[in-house]
Amino acid sequence: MLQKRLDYGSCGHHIPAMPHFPKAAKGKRSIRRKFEDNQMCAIELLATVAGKLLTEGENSSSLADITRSSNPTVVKDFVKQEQIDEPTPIKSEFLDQDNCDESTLGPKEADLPPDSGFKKPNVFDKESIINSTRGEFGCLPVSESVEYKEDRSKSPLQSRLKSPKGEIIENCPDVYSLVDQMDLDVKPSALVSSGSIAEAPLYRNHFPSCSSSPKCRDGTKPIVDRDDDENFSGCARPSTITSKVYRPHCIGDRRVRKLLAPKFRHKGELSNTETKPAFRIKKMCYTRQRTQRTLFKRRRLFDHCSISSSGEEIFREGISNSHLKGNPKKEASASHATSHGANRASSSRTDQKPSFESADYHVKLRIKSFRVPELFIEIPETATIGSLKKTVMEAVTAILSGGLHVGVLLQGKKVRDDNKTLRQAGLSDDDKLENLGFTLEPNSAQAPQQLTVAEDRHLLDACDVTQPLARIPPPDHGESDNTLRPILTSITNSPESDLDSDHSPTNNMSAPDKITGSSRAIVVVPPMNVEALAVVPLRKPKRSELAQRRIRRPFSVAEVEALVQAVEKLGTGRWRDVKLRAFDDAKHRTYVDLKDKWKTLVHTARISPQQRRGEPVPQELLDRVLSAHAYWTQQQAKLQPKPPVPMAESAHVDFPFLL
DNA sequence: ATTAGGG
DNA sequence: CCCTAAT
Repeated sequence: MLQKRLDYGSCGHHIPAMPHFPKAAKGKRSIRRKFEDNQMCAIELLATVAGKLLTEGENSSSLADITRSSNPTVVKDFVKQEQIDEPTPIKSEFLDQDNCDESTLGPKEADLPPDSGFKKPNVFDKESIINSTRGEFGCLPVSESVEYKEDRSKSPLQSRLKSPKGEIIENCPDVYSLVDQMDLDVKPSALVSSGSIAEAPLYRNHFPSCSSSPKCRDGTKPIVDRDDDENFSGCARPSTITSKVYRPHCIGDRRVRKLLAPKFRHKGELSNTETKPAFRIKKMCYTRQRTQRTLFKRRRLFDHCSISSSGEEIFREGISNSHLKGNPKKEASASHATSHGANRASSSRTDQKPSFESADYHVKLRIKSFRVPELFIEIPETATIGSLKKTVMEAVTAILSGGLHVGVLLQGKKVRDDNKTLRQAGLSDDDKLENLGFTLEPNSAQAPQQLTVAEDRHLLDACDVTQPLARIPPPDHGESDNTLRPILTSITNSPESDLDSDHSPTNNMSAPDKITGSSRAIVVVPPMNVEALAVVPLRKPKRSELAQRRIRRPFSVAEVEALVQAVEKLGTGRWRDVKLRAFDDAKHRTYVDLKDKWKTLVHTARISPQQRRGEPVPQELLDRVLSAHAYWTQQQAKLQPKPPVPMAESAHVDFPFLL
């Protein structure tokens, strides 16, 4: 706790002007002795590095390189050794313990030259821990402050930190090991071809800015500057040296985060996870399998992301989620369509009733969107949005390029039997269709990069599906006659089972063109602009892209009658109930529709007959509409205001229909 | 998922 | 009918 406070404080500017590095950890040394051999190696390397650093001065890149090249193995070994020598129970709490650093780090530090910025490793470990615990990304300085205090020696705080016994110390090794793991984990990220992220996971992370920003790359930019960036203006930098030290902290943080990150990851929610090529890196972005309802929402998420640089919390939240998720742009207009499980791309549904026995009854499906399989993306906080986009794009491309499967989900469950007919699968049932979903699944085995960019683009577009017509032929499935393909095509042609024969014009246009020779081509979309390529487009999609407008289905007099009757009984605030009561069997009438219809009925009743259009509604019904409307409006009014209208008055109201 | 309203 | 904000 103290440390945390310190950290915060430091962020706030408490950092002491004069940092002392060295001696902090003396106490621990005794423990460490055992390892000296190993340590020495490590230390030597460290010393070397330190020396280099000093020599090289500010150039951060050099540091990075050095670290990368020489230390890794040594460090790891060291860690291992430590573990072996001091096997101890791992405390889950280690994260909270600041002490760890000292114990582990202490010895090293002692050996090292005071100012070499070496302490860092230790420090950063600690820090990382702390930060991770806290979930603070931004505040590097914090950790520093802590250190200073310790170093400064002798602050009360210090004593506390050190006071801890073996436990803490023991924990340290664990931390290291974790770090190593992290590193290992990170490597997979290599899958992502992007130069910045994949390559040197571990060390890279240390200098995120380098990877992400060109400036750093050339080394022009002094470390200090970077620190500033990372630290924010608020954090005070004691000295140049100090600034150097910061770096490590950063690193530490990152690592820790990496370690922690997995906890928050969703496991196995989707098929994706199984096959998943997971990409993890720094700040985490992970995709959640949730279907975004609208673009706007997606956009919102995206914003979060950008903002989120600071915390675990965020990533946990899935800030990043939005990135990947963003794909499915097209949302169904139907309110119910989107709600299904995470995985499925989107549900498709049919408005018409299957009830018809017409010889060729076809199941009509509409795929509103496909979502890209879950991805894990890690990227430095300092990365630009542009690089984020690029990274995500690469990740997506990597997956897509491996080839895709289309999965069919029914009621959230995968339907594996490709030979089943729709009827057998229960897909001829309207209700079931509501729960039908498709997924795009990566072929994990495949080598990435098969597809050209253009192809990928198509895939992405498919996700976005701007065109109403988009149809997705199932690639892998050897479908039998009845299967999806026919169905999909049939969508356009099939006769309306329901009342309306009219298809929206858009529907008719759909199709065929899109399905080109390659089974893989999902959707043909007009050439995309650069923006479109971004996984998460910021632009507002045009309406056409969102969804098809439902076909117009004027209410018949009978329907109006039923509606009026129901409203008379239930009132105007219970459209769900009205729907259930009077339109339960009318799939195309949602409670929102009923509510809207009531609204228009009231309006219609109030205007002159000459102004009315469409099939005339009997005046009798319109009268009932007015009276019911008046009645229920009043009822509502009574309930609303606390002391609004005296009961006496309300009592006078008539209840024509109720009586 | 519903409800309530504006478009 | 659509789209949203609030529940």
